[in-house]
Amino acid sequence: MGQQVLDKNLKNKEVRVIIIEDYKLTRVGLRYALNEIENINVVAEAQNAEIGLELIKKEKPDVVLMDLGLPGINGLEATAQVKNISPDTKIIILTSHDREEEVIASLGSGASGYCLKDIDPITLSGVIKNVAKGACWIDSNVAHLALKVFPKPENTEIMSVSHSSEAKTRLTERENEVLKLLVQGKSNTQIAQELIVSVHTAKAHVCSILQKLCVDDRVQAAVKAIKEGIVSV
Amino acid sequence: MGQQVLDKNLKNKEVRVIIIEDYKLTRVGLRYALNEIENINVVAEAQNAEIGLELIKKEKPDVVLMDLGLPGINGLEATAQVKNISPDTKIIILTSHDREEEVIASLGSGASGYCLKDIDPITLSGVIKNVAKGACWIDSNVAHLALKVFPKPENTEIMSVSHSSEAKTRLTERENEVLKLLVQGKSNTQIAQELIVSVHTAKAHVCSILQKLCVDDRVQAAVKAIKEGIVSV
DNA sequence: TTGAATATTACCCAATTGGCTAATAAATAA
DNA sequence: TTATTTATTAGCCAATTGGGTAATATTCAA
Repeated sequence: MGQQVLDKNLKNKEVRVIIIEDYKLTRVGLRYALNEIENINVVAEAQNAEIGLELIKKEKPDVVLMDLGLPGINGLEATAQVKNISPDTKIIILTSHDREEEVIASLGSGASGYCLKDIDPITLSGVIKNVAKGACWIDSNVAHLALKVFPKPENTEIMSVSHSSEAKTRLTERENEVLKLLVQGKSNTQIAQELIVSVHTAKAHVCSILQKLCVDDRVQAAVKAIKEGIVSV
Repeated sequence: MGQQVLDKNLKNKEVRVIIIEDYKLTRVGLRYALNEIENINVVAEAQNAEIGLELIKKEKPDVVLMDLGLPGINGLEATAQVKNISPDTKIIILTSHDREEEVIASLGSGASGYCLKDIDPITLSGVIKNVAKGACWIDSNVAHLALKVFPKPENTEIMSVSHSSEAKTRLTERENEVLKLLVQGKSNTQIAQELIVSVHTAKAHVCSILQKLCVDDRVQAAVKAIKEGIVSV
Protein backbone atom coordinates (compact mmCIF):
# COMPACT_ATOMS: atom_id res chain seq x y z
CA MET A 1 0.00 0.00 0.00
CA GLY A 2 2.80 2.39 0.86
CA GLN A 3 4.46 1.37 -2.35
CA GLN A 4 3.44 4.32 -4.51
CA VAL A 5 4.16 6.75 -1.74
CA LEU A 6 7.61 5.30 -1.47
CA ASP A 7 8.17 5.47 -5.21
CA LYS A 8 7.00 9.03 -5.33
CA ASN A 9 9.31 10.18 -2.60
CA LEU A 10 12.24 8.22 -3.88
CA LYS A 11 13.20 10.64 -6.62
CA ASN A 12 16.69 9.28 -6.23
CA LYS A 13 15.70 5.69 -6.67
CA GLU A 14 18.62 3.44 -7.34
CA VAL A 15 19.16 2.56 -10.97
CA ARG A 16 20.04 -1.09 -11.46
CA VAL A 17 22.44 -1.67 -14.33
CA ILE A 18 23.78 -4.68 -16.22
CA ILE A 19 26.85 -4.38 -18.41
CA ILE A 20 27.32 -6.54 -21.50
CA GLU A 21 30.81 -6.09 -22.93
CA ASP A 22 33.32 -8.63 -24.13
CA TYR A 23 36.53 -6.91 -23.11
CA LYS A 24 37.09 -7.69 -19.47
CA LEU A 25 39.18 -4.61 -18.87
CA THR A 26 36.48 -2.27 -20.17
CA ARG A 27 33.76 -4.21 -18.41
CA VAL A 28 35.33 -4.29 -15.01
CA GLY A 29 36.62 -0.75 -15.23
CA LEU A 30 33.17 0.46 -16.15
CA ARG A 31 31.65 -1.36 -13.22
CA TYR A 32 34.05 0.19 -10.75
CA ALA A 33 33.55 3.63 -12.21
CA LEU A 34 29.75 3.38 -12.14
CA ASN A 35 29.54 1.91 -8.66
CA GLU A 36 31.26 5.05 -7.45
CA ILE A 37 28.23 7.03 -8.58
CA GLU A 38 25.38 7.59 -6.17
CA ASN A 39 22.15 5.80 -7.00
CA ILE A 40 23.71 3.62 -9.65
CA ASN A 41 24.20 -0.05 -8.89
CA VAL A 42 25.82 -2.43 -11.35
CA VAL A 43 24.04 -5.64 -10.42
CA ALA A 44 25.67 -7.91 -12.97
CA GLU A 45 27.93 -8.06 -16.00
CA ALA A 46 28.44 -10.44 -18.89
CA GLN A 47 31.06 -10.98 -21.56
CA ASN A 48 28.54 -12.03 -24.19
CA ALA A 49 24.88 -11.68 -25.11
CA GLU A 50 23.85 -15.23 -24.20
CA ILE A 51 24.94 -14.87 -20.60
CA GLY A 52 23.74 -11.30 -20.53
CA LEU A 53 20.23 -12.17 -21.62
CA GLU A 54 19.99 -14.82 -18.93
CA LEU A 55 21.03 -12.28 -16.33
CA ILE A 56 18.52 -9.76 -17.64
CA LYS A 57 15.75 -12.32 -17.43
CA LYS A 58 16.61 -12.88 -13.78
CA GLU A 59 17.45 -9.37 -12.67
CA LYS A 60 15.10 -7.24 -14.79
CA PRO A 61 17.53 -4.31 -14.56
CA ASP A 62 16.52 -0.72 -15.23
CA VAL A 63 19.28 -0.20 -17.75
CA VAL A 64 21.56 -2.38 -19.86
CA LEU A 65 24.83 -1.06 -21.19
CA MET A 66 25.29 -2.96 -24.43
CA ASP A 67 28.36 -3.30 -26.56
CA LEU A 68 27.67 -3.76 -30.25
CA GLY A 69 30.60 -5.92 -31.27
CA LEU A 70 29.96 -9.04 -29.28
CA PRO A 71 30.99 -12.61 -30.07
CA GLY A 72 28.05 -14.89 -30.92
CA ILE A 73 24.78 -13.00 -30.76
CA ASN A 74 25.64 -9.42 -31.61
CA GLY A 75 24.55 -6.38 -29.66
CA LEU A 76 21.88 -5.43 -32.14
CA GLU A 77 20.06 -8.73 -31.96
CA ALA A 78 20.59 -8.80 -28.22
CA THR A 79 18.97 -5.38 -27.93
CA ALA A 80 15.86 -6.62 -29.69
CA GLN A 81 15.78 -9.66 -27.43
CA VAL A 82 16.05 -7.62 -24.28
CA LYS A 83 12.86 -5.82 -25.27
CA ASN A 84 11.17 -9.19 -25.51
CA ILE A 85 12.24 -10.64 -22.21
CA SER A 86 12.11 -7.41 -20.19
CA PRO A 87 10.12 -4.68 -21.92
CA ASP A 88 10.72 -2.07 -19.24
CA THR A 89 14.48 -2.39 -19.35
CA LYS A 90 16.14 0.49 -21.20
CA ILE A 91 19.15 -0.14 -23.38
CA ILE A 92 22.12 2.14 -23.88
CA ILE A 93 24.50 1.20 -26.66
CA LEU A 94 28.08 1.74 -25.60
CA THR A 95 30.41 1.28 -28.50
CA SER A 96 33.17 2.79 -30.54
CA HIS A 97 31.27 2.33 -33.78
CA ASP A 98 30.04 5.56 -35.28
CA ARG A 99 28.58 4.30 -38.55
CA GLU A 100 25.17 5.63 -39.48
CA GLU A 101 23.64 2.20 -40.10
CA GLU A 102 24.62 1.02 -36.67
CA VAL A 103 23.22 4.08 -34.95
CA ILE A 104 19.90 3.86 -36.78
CA ALA A 105 19.66 0.10 -36.40
CA SER A 106 20.38 0.30 -32.69
CA LEU A 107 17.64 2.81 -32.04
CA GLY A 108 15.32 0.84 -34.30
CA SER A 109 16.02 -2.30 -32.33
CA GLY A 110 14.89 -0.70 -29.11
CA ALA A 111 17.87 1.19 -27.69
CA SER A 112 17.11 4.47 -25.93
CA GLY A 113 20.66 5.70 -25.81
CA TYR A 114 23.80 5.62 -27.93
CA CYS A 115 27.15 6.48 -26.40
CA LEU A 116 30.62 6.34 -27.81
CA LYS A 117 33.23 4.81 -25.58
CA ASP A 118 35.20 7.98 -25.08
CA ILE A 119 32.35 9.39 -23.01
CA ASP A 120 33.41 10.45 -19.55
CA PRO A 121 31.94 8.43 -16.66
CA ILE A 122 30.19 11.42 -15.09
CA THR A 123 28.28 12.16 -18.27
CA LEU A 124 27.55 8.48 -18.72
CA SER A 125 26.12 8.24 -15.23
CA GLY A 126 23.82 11.15 -16.01
CA VAL A 127 22.74 9.48 -19.22
CA ILE A 128 22.04 6.24 -17.37
CA LYS A 129 19.86 7.95 -14.79
CA ASN A 130 17.88 9.85 -17.37
CA VAL A 131 17.46 7.00 -19.81
CA ALA A 132 16.23 4.93 -16.88
CA LYS A 133 13.43 7.45 -16.56
CA GLY A 134 12.57 7.06 -20.23
CA ALA A 135 14.65 9.75 -21.90
CA CYS A 136 16.54 9.37 -25.16
CA TRP A 137 20.19 10.32 -25.49
CA ILE A 138 22.48 10.23 -28.46
CA ASP A 139 26.19 11.01 -28.33
CA SER A 140 27.33 14.31 -29.77
CA ASN A 141 29.46 12.59 -32.38
CA VAL A 142 26.63 10.63 -33.95
CA ALA A 143 23.49 12.60 -33.05
CA HIS A 144 23.35 14.26 -36.47
CA LEU A 145 23.20 10.82 -38.08
CA ALA A 146 20.15 9.88 -36.05
CA LEU A 147 18.43 13.23 -36.44
CA LYS A 148 18.52 12.84 -40.21
CA VAL A 149 15.85 10.19 -39.86
CA PHE A 150 13.18 12.66 -38.82
CA PRO A 151 11.29 13.92 -41.86
CA LYS A 152 11.05 17.63 -42.52
CA PRO A 153 7.45 18.63 -41.90
CA GLU A 154 5.63 20.05 -44.93
CA ASN A 155 3.30 22.35 -43.10
CA THR A 156 4.84 24.01 -40.12
CA GLU A 157 1.39 25.29 -39.32
CA ILE A 158 1.29 23.15 -36.23
CA MET A 159 -1.53 20.80 -36.67
CA SER A 160 -4.41 22.42 -34.86
CA VAL A 161 -5.55 21.40 -31.46
CA SER A 162 -6.51 17.80 -31.87
CA HIS A 163 -5.54 15.88 -28.81
CA SER A 164 -4.50 12.36 -29.61
CA SER A 165 -2.63 11.93 -26.37
CA GLU A 166 -5.44 13.50 -24.46
CA ALA A 167 -6.41 10.11 -23.17
CA LYS A 168 -2.95 9.55 -21.80
CA THR A 169 -2.93 12.45 -19.43
CA ARG A 170 -6.30 11.45 -18.08
CA LEU A 171 -5.05 8.11 -16.83
CA THR A 172 -3.89 8.07 -13.24
CA GLU A 173 -0.58 6.55 -12.24
CA ARG A 174 -2.27 3.51 -10.87
CA GLU A 175 -4.26 3.07 -14.03
CA ASN A 176 -1.09 3.28 -16.05
CA GLU A 177 0.38 0.52 -13.95
CA VAL A 178 -2.66 -1.60 -14.56
CA LEU A 179 -2.64 -0.80 -18.26
CA LYS A 180 0.94 -1.93 -18.54
CA LEU A 181 0.10 -5.27 -16.97
CA LEU A 182 -2.99 -5.54 -19.12
CA VAL A 183 -0.87 -5.11 -22.23
CA GLN A 184 1.31 -7.92 -20.97
CA GLY A 185 -1.76 -10.11 -21.21
CA LYS A 186 -2.35 -10.39 -17.51
CA SER A 187 -5.86 -11.26 -16.33
CA ASN A 188 -7.63 -9.23 -13.68
CA THR A 189 -6.67 -11.86 -11.14
CA GLN A 190 -3.02 -11.71 -12.12
CA ILE A 191 -3.02 -7.95 -12.10
CA ALA A 192 -4.52 -8.01 -8.62
CA GLN A 193 -1.83 -10.40 -7.40
CA GLU A 194 0.94 -8.33 -8.91
CA LEU A 195 -0.28 -5.10 -7.35
CA ILE A 196 -1.27 -6.81 -4.13
CA VAL A 197 -4.86 -5.65 -4.22
CA SER A 198 -8.16 -7.45 -4.49
CA VAL A 199 -9.54 -8.59 -7.81
CA HIS A 200 -12.32 -6.07 -7.39
CA THR A 201 -9.81 -3.27 -7.35
CA ALA A 202 -8.01 -4.47 -10.42
CA LYS A 203 -11.35 -4.80 -12.13
CA ALA A 204 -12.35 -1.29 -11.15
CA HIS A 205 -9.12 0.09 -12.59
CA VAL A 206 -9.58 -1.81 -15.82
CA CYS A 207 -13.12 -0.52 -16.09
CA SER A 208 -12.08 3.09 -15.74
CA ILE A 209 -9.25 2.54 -18.19
CA LEU A 210 -11.73 1.26 -20.75
CA GLN A 211 -13.95 4.27 -20.20
CA LYS A 212 -11.11 6.78 -20.36
CA LEU A 213 -9.66 5.28 -23.49
CA CYS A 214 -13.13 5.10 -25.02
CA VAL A 215 -12.86 1.43 -25.88
CA ASP A 216 -15.09 -1.55 -25.31
CA ASP A 217 -12.71 -4.22 -24.13
CA ARG A 218 -9.19 -4.90 -22.98
CA VAL A 219 -7.93 -5.94 -26.38
CA GLN A 220 -8.76 -2.55 -27.80
CA ALA A 221 -7.26 -0.95 -24.73
CA ALA A 222 -4.01 -2.83 -25.28
CA VAL A 223 -3.86 -1.96 -28.96
CA LYS A 224 -4.62 1.69 -28.28
CA ALA A 225 -2.05 1.81 -25.52
CA ILE A 226 0.60 0.56 -27.89
CA LYS A 227 -0.48 2.78 -30.75
CA GLU A 228 -0.47 5.92 -28.64
CA GLY A 229 2.75 4.99 -26.94
CA ILE A 230 1.15 5.00 -23.52
CA VAL A 231 3.07 1.83 -22.80
CA SER A 232 6.28 0.71 -24.41
CA VAL A 233 6.38 -2.62 -26.15
CA MET B 1 40.96 19.67 -38.22
CA GLY B 2 41.88 21.13 -34.90
CA GLN B 3 38.24 21.51 -34.11
CA GLN B 4 37.78 18.36 -32.09
CA VAL B 5 41.04 18.91 -30.29
CA LEU B 6 39.94 22.38 -29.32
CA ASP B 7 36.57 21.18 -28.15
CA LYS B 8 38.14 18.43 -26.16
CA ASN B 9 40.49 20.70 -24.34
CA LEU B 10 37.95 23.40 -23.71
CA LYS B 11 35.85 21.32 -21.38
CA ASN B 12 34.67 24.39 -19.57
CA LYS B 13 33.81 26.47 -22.57
CA GLU B 14 30.97 28.85 -21.90
CA VAL B 15 27.70 27.99 -23.61
CA ARG B 16 25.92 31.04 -25.02
CA VAL B 17 22.15 30.72 -24.92
CA ILE B 18 19.19 32.65 -26.34
CA ILE B 19 15.68 32.10 -24.99
CA ILE B 20 12.61 32.50 -27.19
CA GLU B 21 9.45 32.28 -25.13
CA ASP B 22 6.36 34.45 -25.12
CA TYR B 23 5.47 34.31 -21.45
CA LYS B 24 7.58 36.88 -19.71
CA LEU B 25 7.43 35.11 -16.38
CA THR B 26 8.74 31.86 -17.81
CA ARG B 27 11.31 33.66 -19.91
CA VAL B 28 12.78 35.77 -17.17
CA GLY B 29 12.62 33.01 -14.60
CA LEU B 30 14.45 30.72 -16.95
CA ARG B 31 17.14 33.30 -17.55
CA TYR B 32 17.79 33.79 -13.87
CA ALA B 33 17.84 30.06 -13.23
CA LEU B 34 20.26 29.36 -16.07
CA ASN B 35 22.60 32.22 -15.30
CA GLU B 36 23.14 30.61 -11.93
CA ILE B 37 24.70 27.65 -13.71
CA GLU B 38 28.39 27.64 -14.33
CA ASN B 39 29.44 27.96 -17.96
CA ILE B 40 25.99 28.88 -19.17
CA ASN B 41 25.37 32.44 -20.25
CA VAL B 42 21.99 33.65 -21.43
CA VAL B 43 23.04 36.35 -23.87
CA ALA B 44 19.59 37.40 -25.02
CA GLU B 45 15.91 36.62 -24.89
CA ALA B 46 12.89 37.32 -27.04
CA GLN B 47 9.12 37.08 -26.68
CA ASN B 48 8.55 36.09 -30.30
CA ALA B 49 10.29 34.44 -33.22
CA GLU B 50 10.79 37.60 -35.29
CA ILE B 51 12.82 39.34 -32.61
CA GLY B 52 14.48 36.07 -31.68
CA LEU B 53 15.73 35.40 -35.19
CA GLU B 54 17.24 38.88 -35.39
CA LEU B 55 19.08 38.27 -32.16
CA ILE B 56 20.31 34.91 -33.34
CA LYS B 57 21.64 36.47 -36.54
CA LYS B 58 23.67 38.91 -34.45
CA GLU B 59 24.73 36.74 -31.58
CA LYS B 60 25.19 33.34 -33.22
CA PRO B 61 24.49 31.60 -29.92
CA ASP B 62 25.49 28.02 -29.21
CA VAL B 63 22.00 27.05 -28.13
CA VAL B 64 18.48 28.40 -28.55
CA LEU B 65 15.74 27.46 -26.13
CA MET B 66 12.63 27.57 -28.28
CA ASP B 67 9.01 27.56 -27.23
CA LEU B 68 6.62 25.97 -29.70
CA GLY B 69 3.49 28.01 -29.08
CA LEU B 70 4.63 31.44 -30.17
CA PRO B 71 2.54 34.28 -31.58
CA GLY B 72 3.20 35.02 -35.24
CA ILE B 73 5.89 32.74 -36.60
CA ASN B 74 5.60 29.56 -34.55
CA GLY B 75 8.44 27.70 -32.96
CA LEU B 76 8.53 25.05 -35.65
CA GLU B 77 9.07 27.51 -38.48
CA ALA B 78 11.49 29.47 -36.36
CA THR B 79 13.51 26.32 -35.74
CA ALA B 80 13.89 25.74 -39.45
CA GLN B 81 14.89 29.39 -39.94
CA VAL B 82 17.53 29.25 -37.23
CA LYS B 83 19.24 26.48 -39.13
CA ASN B 84 19.37 28.78 -42.16
CA ILE B 85 20.78 31.86 -40.52
CA SER B 86 23.05 30.10 -38.04
CA PRO B 87 23.70 26.47 -38.96
CA ASP B 88 25.92 25.73 -35.98
CA THR B 89 23.39 26.90 -33.46
CA LYS B 90 21.65 24.02 -31.72
CA ILE B 91 17.96 24.23 -30.86
CA ILE B 92 16.26 22.80 -27.83
CA ILE B 93 12.48 22.81 -27.89
CA LEU B 94 11.09 23.75 -24.50
CA THR B 95 7.35 23.25 -24.43
CA SER B 96 4.49 21.66 -22.62
CA HIS B 97 3.19 19.96 -25.77
CA ASP B 98 3.64 16.23 -25.79
CA ARG B 99 1.92 15.31 -29.03
CA GLU B 100 3.72 12.96 -31.34
CA GLU B 101 3.39 15.16 -34.43
CA GLU B 102 5.00 18.07 -32.66
CA VAL B 103 7.88 16.02 -31.34
CA ILE B 104 8.62 14.51 -34.74
CA ALA B 105 8.15 17.79 -36.57
CA SER B 106 10.46 19.60 -34.19
CA LEU B 107 13.28 17.14 -34.63
CA GLY B 108 12.63 17.11 -38.36
CA SER B 109 12.90 20.90 -38.45
CA GLY B 110 16.35 20.84 -36.97
CA ALA B 111 15.95 20.71 -33.21
CA SER B 112 18.50 18.62 -31.30
CA GLY B 113 16.62 18.50 -28.06
CA TYR B 114 13.04 18.32 -26.84
CA CYS B 115 12.23 19.15 -23.25
CA LEU B 116 8.93 19.42 -21.46
CA LYS B 117 8.53 22.42 -19.25
CA ASP B 118 8.39 20.49 -16.02
CA ILE B 119 12.06 19.63 -16.40
CA ASP B 120 14.18 20.72 -13.47
CA PRO B 121 16.74 23.45 -14.15
CA ILE B 122 19.71 21.30 -13.21
CA THR B 123 18.81 18.67 -15.76
CA LEU B 124 18.07 21.36 -18.31
CA SER B 125 21.47 22.89 -17.82
CA GLY B 126 23.07 19.52 -18.42
CA VAL B 127 21.02 19.10 -21.57
CA ILE B 128 22.06 22.55 -22.79
CA LYS B 129 25.73 21.82 -22.31
CA ASN B 130 25.57 18.48 -24.04
CA VAL B 131 23.37 19.59 -26.91
CA ALA B 132 25.80 22.45 -27.42
CA LYS B 133 28.45 19.80 -28.07
CA GLY B 134 26.21 18.13 -30.62
CA ALA B 135 24.29 15.57 -28.58
CA CYS B 136 20.61 14.77 -28.95
CA TRP B 137 18.28 14.71 -25.99
CA ILE B 138 14.60 13.88 -25.80
CA ASP B 139 12.53 14.19 -22.65
CA SER B 140 11.52 10.99 -20.89
CA ASN B 141 7.84 11.71 -21.42
CA VAL B 142 8.04 11.84 -25.20
CA ALA B 143 11.17 9.88 -26.09
CA HIS B 144 9.15 6.81 -27.03
CA LEU B 145 7.26 8.85 -29.60
CA ALA B 146 10.47 9.89 -31.30
CA LEU B 147 12.09 6.47 -31.09
CA LYS B 148 9.19 4.96 -33.00
CA VAL B 149 10.51 6.71 -36.09
CA PHE B 150 13.56 4.50 -36.31
CA PRO B 151 12.80 1.50 -38.49
CA LYS B 152 13.34 -2.00 -37.19
CA PRO B 153 16.36 -3.40 -39.01
CA GLU B 154 15.52 -6.45 -41.10
CA ASN B 155 18.80 -8.25 -40.93
CA THR B 156 20.45 -8.11 -37.57
CA GLU B 157 22.83 -10.66 -39.06
CA ILE B 158 23.17 -13.97 -37.37
CA MET B 159 20.15 -15.75 -35.99
CA SER B 160 16.75 -14.03 -35.83
CA VAL B 161 15.64 -16.94 -37.97
CA SER B 162 13.26 -17.59 -35.15
CA HIS B 163 9.92 -16.40 -33.99
CA SER B 164 8.61 -13.56 -36.07
CA SER B 165 8.47 -15.08 -39.51
CA GLU B 166 7.98 -18.56 -38.18
CA ALA B 167 4.84 -17.75 -36.27
CA LYS B 168 3.55 -15.66 -39.12
CA THR B 169 3.89 -18.29 -41.80
CA ARG B 170 2.33 -20.88 -39.56
CA LEU B 171 -0.91 -18.97 -39.51
CA THR B 172 -3.27 -19.80 -42.34
CA GLU B 173 -4.78 -17.05 -44.44
CA ARG B 174 -8.06 -17.36 -42.70
CA GLU B 175 -6.38 -17.18 -39.34
CA ASN B 176 -4.60 -14.05 -40.41
CA GLU B 177 -7.92 -12.52 -41.33
CA VAL B 178 -9.29 -13.41 -37.94
CA LEU B 179 -6.19 -12.12 -36.20
CA LYS B 180 -6.51 -8.78 -37.93
CA LEU B 181 -10.09 -8.43 -36.73
CA LEU B 182 -9.08 -9.59 -33.29
CA VAL B 183 -6.48 -6.82 -33.10
CA GLN B 184 -9.23 -4.39 -34.00
CA GLY B 185 -10.89 -5.45 -30.79
CA LYS B 186 -13.67 -7.43 -32.41
CA SER B 187 -15.39 -10.11 -30.34
CA ASN B 188 -15.85 -13.63 -31.64
CA THR B 189 -19.40 -12.76 -32.53
CA GLN B 190 -18.35 -9.69 -34.48
CA ILE B 191 -15.61 -11.62 -36.25
CA ALA B 192 -18.14 -14.24 -37.23
CA GLN B 193 -20.49 -11.63 -38.64
CA GLU B 194 -17.71 -9.94 -40.58
CA LEU B 195 -16.51 -13.17 -42.13
CA ILE B 196 -20.03 -14.49 -42.55
CA VAL B 197 -19.43 -17.67 -40.62
CA SER B 198 -20.85 -19.05 -37.40
CA VAL B 199 -19.53 -17.99 -34.02
CA HIS B 200 -18.23 -21.48 -33.56
CA THR B 201 -16.00 -21.08 -36.55
CA ALA B 202 -14.62 -17.77 -35.42
CA LYS B 203 -13.97 -19.29 -32.05
CA ALA B 204 -12.16 -22.23 -33.55
CA HIS B 205 -9.90 -19.91 -35.51
CA VAL B 206 -9.14 -17.82 -32.48
CA CYS B 207 -8.31 -20.95 -30.53
CA SER B 208 -5.81 -22.15 -33.10
CA ILE B 209 -4.32 -18.68 -33.32
CA LEU B 210 -3.75 -18.69 -29.58
CA GLN B 211 -2.08 -22.07 -29.80
CA LYS B 212 0.10 -21.18 -32.75
CA LEU B 213 1.24 -17.93 -31.22
CA CYS B 214 1.85 -19.68 -27.92
CA VAL B 215 -0.22 -17.25 -25.91
CA ASP B 216 -2.98 -17.66 -23.37
CA ASP B 217 -5.55 -15.11 -24.42
CA ARG B 218 -6.53 -12.71 -27.16
CA VAL B 219 -4.89 -9.70 -25.55
CA GLN B 220 -1.52 -11.36 -25.71
CA ALA B 221 -2.29 -12.46 -29.24
CA ALA B 222 -3.02 -8.88 -30.25
CA VAL B 223 0.11 -7.52 -28.60
CA LYS B 224 2.26 -10.23 -30.12
CA ALA B 225 0.73 -9.67 -33.54
CA ILE B 226 1.63 -5.99 -33.37
CA LYS B 227 5.08 -6.57 -31.94
CA GLU B 228 6.01 -9.13 -34.54
CA GLY B 229 4.48 -7.12 -37.33
CA ILE B 230 2.06 -9.86 -38.28
CA VAL B 231 -0.60 -7.19 -38.57
CA SER B 232 0.03 -3.54 -39.22
CA VAL B 233 -1.46 -0.98 -36.90
C1' DT C 1 -6.62 -42.52 -54.96
C1' DT C 2 -5.45 -41.36 -50.64
C1' DG C 3 -3.84 -38.93 -46.77
C1' DA C 4 -2.99 -34.28 -44.81
C1' DA C 5 -4.21 -29.78 -44.01
C1' DT C 6 -7.83 -26.37 -43.82
C1' DA C 7 -12.42 -24.48 -43.02
C1' DT C 8 -16.56 -25.15 -41.14
C1' DT C 9 -20.05 -26.23 -37.55
C1' DA C 10 -21.65 -27.96 -32.95
C1' DC C 11 -21.97 -28.87 -27.83
C1' DC C 12 -20.46 -28.64 -22.95
C1' DC C 13 -18.34 -26.28 -19.12
C1' DA C 14 -15.53 -23.59 -15.99
C1' DA C 15 -13.57 -19.21 -15.77
C1' DT C 16 -13.27 -14.50 -16.97
C1' DT C 17 -15.04 -10.24 -18.34
C1' DG C 18 -17.47 -5.89 -18.31
C1' DG C 19 -21.33 -3.03 -16.56
C1' DC C 20 -23.67 -1.56 -12.65
C1' DT C 21 -24.12 0.42 -8.08
C1' DA C 22 -22.05 1.64 -3.69
C1' DA C 23 -19.23 2.29 0.33
C1' DT C 24 -14.76 3.74 2.71
C1' DA C 25 -10.28 6.08 3.35
C1' DA C 26 -6.73 9.16 1.93
C1' DA C 27 -4.93 12.79 -0.44
C1' DT C 28 -5.54 17.08 -2.97
C1' DA C 29 -7.63 21.25 -4.42
C1' DA C 30 -10.67 25.08 -3.95
C1' DT D 1 -13.46 23.52 5.83
C1' DT D 2 -15.46 21.51 2.03
C1' DA D 3 -15.46 19.40 -2.42
C1' DT D 4 -13.06 16.55 -5.68
C1' DT D 5 -10.16 13.00 -7.07
C1' DT D 6 -8.07 8.65 -6.36
C1' DA D 7 -7.57 4.04 -4.54
C1' DT D 8 -9.67 0.51 -2.46
C1' DT D 9 -13.23 -3.10 -1.62
C1' DA D 10 -17.69 -5.57 -2.56
C1' DG D 11 -21.67 -7.96 -4.81
C1' DC D 12 -24.66 -8.99 -8.75
C1' DC D 13 -25.49 -10.40 -13.43
C1' DA D 14 -25.44 -11.14 -18.35
C1' DA D 15 -22.22 -12.01 -21.80
C1' DT D 16 -17.92 -13.63 -23.48
C1' DT D 17 -14.05 -16.47 -23.47
C1' DG D 18 -11.08 -20.46 -23.89
C1' DG D 19 -10.53 -25.57 -23.55
C1' DG D 20 -12.07 -29.89 -24.75
C1' DT D 21 -13.87 -33.19 -28.16
C1' DA D 22 -15.83 -34.25 -32.64
C1' DA D 23 -18.03 -34.32 -37.13
C1' DT D 24 -18.24 -32.82 -42.19
C1' DA D 25 -16.65 -30.74 -46.57
C1' DT D 26 -12.98 -29.03 -49.49
C1' DT D 27 -8.63 -28.58 -51.33
C1' DC D 28 -4.11 -29.95 -52.37
C1' DA D 29 -0.11 -32.71 -52.72
C1' DA D 30 1.95 -37.42 -52.71
